Amino acid sequence: MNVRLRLRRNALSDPSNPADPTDPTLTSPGTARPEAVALPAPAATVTLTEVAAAAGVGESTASRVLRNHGSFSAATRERVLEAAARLGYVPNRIAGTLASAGSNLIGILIPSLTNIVFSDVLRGANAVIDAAGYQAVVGVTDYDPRREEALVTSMLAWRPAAMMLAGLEHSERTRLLLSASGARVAELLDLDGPGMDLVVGFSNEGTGEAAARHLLARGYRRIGYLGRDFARDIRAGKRYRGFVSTLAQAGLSLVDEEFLGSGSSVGAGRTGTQALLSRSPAIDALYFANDDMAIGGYFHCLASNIAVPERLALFGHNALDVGRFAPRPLSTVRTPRVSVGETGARLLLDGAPAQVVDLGFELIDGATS
Amino acid sequence: MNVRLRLRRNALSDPSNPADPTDPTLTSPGTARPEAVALPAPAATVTLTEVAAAAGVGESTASRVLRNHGSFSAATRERVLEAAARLGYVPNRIAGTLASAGSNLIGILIPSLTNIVFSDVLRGANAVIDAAGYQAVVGVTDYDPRREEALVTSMLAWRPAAMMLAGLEHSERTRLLLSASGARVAELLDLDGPGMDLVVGFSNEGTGEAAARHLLARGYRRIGYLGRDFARDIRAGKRYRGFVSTLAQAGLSLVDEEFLGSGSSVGAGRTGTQALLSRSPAIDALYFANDDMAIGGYFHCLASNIAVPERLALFGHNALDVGRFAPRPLSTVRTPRVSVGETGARLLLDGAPAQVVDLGFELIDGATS
DNA sequence: CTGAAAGCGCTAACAA
DNA sequence: TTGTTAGCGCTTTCAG
Repeated sequence: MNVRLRLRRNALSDPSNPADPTDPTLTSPGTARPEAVALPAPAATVTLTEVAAAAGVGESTASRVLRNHGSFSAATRERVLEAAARLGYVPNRIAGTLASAGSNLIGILIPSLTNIVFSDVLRGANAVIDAAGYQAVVGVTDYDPRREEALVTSMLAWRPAAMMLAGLEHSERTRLLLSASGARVAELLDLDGPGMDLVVGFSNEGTGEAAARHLLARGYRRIGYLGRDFARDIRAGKRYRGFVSTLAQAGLSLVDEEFLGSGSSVGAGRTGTQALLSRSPAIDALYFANDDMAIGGYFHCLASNIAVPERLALFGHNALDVGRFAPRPLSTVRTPRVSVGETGARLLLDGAPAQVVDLGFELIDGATS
Repeated sequence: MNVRLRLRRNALSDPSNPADPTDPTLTSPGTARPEAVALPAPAATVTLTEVAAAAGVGESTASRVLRNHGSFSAATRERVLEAAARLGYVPNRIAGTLASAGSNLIGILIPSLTNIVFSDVLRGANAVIDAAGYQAVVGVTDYDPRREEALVTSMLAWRPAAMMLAGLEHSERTRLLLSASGARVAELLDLDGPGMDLVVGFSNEGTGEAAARHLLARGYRRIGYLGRDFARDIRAGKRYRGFVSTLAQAGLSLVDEEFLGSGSSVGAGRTGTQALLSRSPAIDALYFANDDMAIGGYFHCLASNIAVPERLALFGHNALDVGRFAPRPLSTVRTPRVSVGETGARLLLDGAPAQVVDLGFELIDGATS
């Protein structure tokens, strides 16, 4: 069954999808606009001047009432509020911001929306930002420093109150733009390196070390790694480094490793595990770049009747729900993703001094190791 | 192991986290700002006037060059561009927008960031929006119409070029604000009801009907349902309606059903399946509100040695990767989430006439039914 | 091809 | 407590 692109040309002429006939937007189809930066001029909007006139007061008085700032009599207040409501006044923050300096916009740049890590961070940050009356402007960099730079440029054009970025690695120009803008900056999710201003996260190297220590303590000695290209995910590379260096301290090195390209993480985990196992059957434990891949590996084991962890131990990263509720809870590391977003946003809004905040992590001793 | 809240007070005094000593933002700690709407005034920024002066041309000429609009000599162009680069000029879009009317902001309101459905839509929309030189301002409504209304209000204050909302259900005032604003509106992910302007999605009732037809065709007759509160997820309710009405047409009704509260979807799926099965052991197939829950149910079956689909068939919704790569691929419905975001954004930017676009869905005949 | 001048809608002194 | 007056930084006529 495949019901694709059944496109009804106009809602108005389609009785099966009754549209509200009183809605003016439906009656004005608009024309094609190939050039992007020229959308319809908004319908004539009510301005503060009109509200003031309708209320019979001066502009500044109306402004004061509407912002509840400064002084005015109860009577004026009443009249202004009534007029604003009656006219359907929606303040123009663009004008407001220009006049007063300082927007309520906060720029957030994340590498990806596919990866739950970043949507969690975004969720945490947005909750705080929103509660404080600010608004999040989000950009997705696709793990590309040049896209990050471009997004920083265009966001800075909106004079955001602050900026939040993922990680500590940025182009020189990005750093320059940011520091020249005077906006506060929070760098999230990584502690392993120098930051610009606020740094909130946990040590990725640390999580790798912890994972290695855990597997070593459990007696595993023939360990493999399954991950992705580190150029794309720098923090996974830091975890790998921590993991490998801890193995080295125990006089060990990875038995085998596999780096897969793009595509589904779960799928990559499944096929990668199969590949590793057939290439290096002696492997007794696998460290994955993240839980998605680890779950894929777990699925391979289930499908191929490989005993976990007796024959093969699995260790992930992130503590996703799907691993937590698997028949055998996945051994992994819980990272404080939502708190990272929340804390970063809060410190920014509180005007906290430049500092590094380590939110730590927690090793989850599941049933797959 | 639990490494929590190790908070280093100041990056500058912490040798273990070497900060860039040349970065000025690090040397000015800033002071506490309890009142949110008063972040630091941005550092003195270069204005167009200064660029023009430095280049020895008039403001309007500089403006024309910088926007590459209107006419100017190659020589002037050179001088202006050089001056802008030298001074590190970052155009102020707030002023630009105020002067010219029409921002490049597009407001996107989604119910949740936890649910991959909405991050997929956001991802699709953002890709198009971004490529066209616009910027996404996102808000999360938490499935609450009043929060949606509040967010619409504050977004409209930024005079967005367009707005994108999830679903067709909105408060009367939300509708009013939107249509009064003159901004184009796209409602996403649902077709089952009247829309305001652009409507892009698929029929949720249709997916429910398809799921029911599929299970009936497979011979299942004792069917149960596992989901969440419909007040929260209206579209899940529509799927349920489609499902149940199709069963009714076959003279059947649900054997049992369970509605779980909040918390992990996978976890809810697992415990809910267990509950349903012990309460109504005769159930031979389970329809889930989404794949996360279905995977939870599948995990329960794996853990309890319940043969899938021989003893119990499972049917989900959304076609997530995790179901696709499970030992037995999950039977589900693939929804065009990313396309919904992309298409909505593109139609908005193209100034397409008000219409309903049905992107359809695809039933995935997996191995769990 | 270029510059002067008039706002965009609002806020912020400053008087009254 | 209220109104008047300058701008915020930019775009946009409209002359030159």
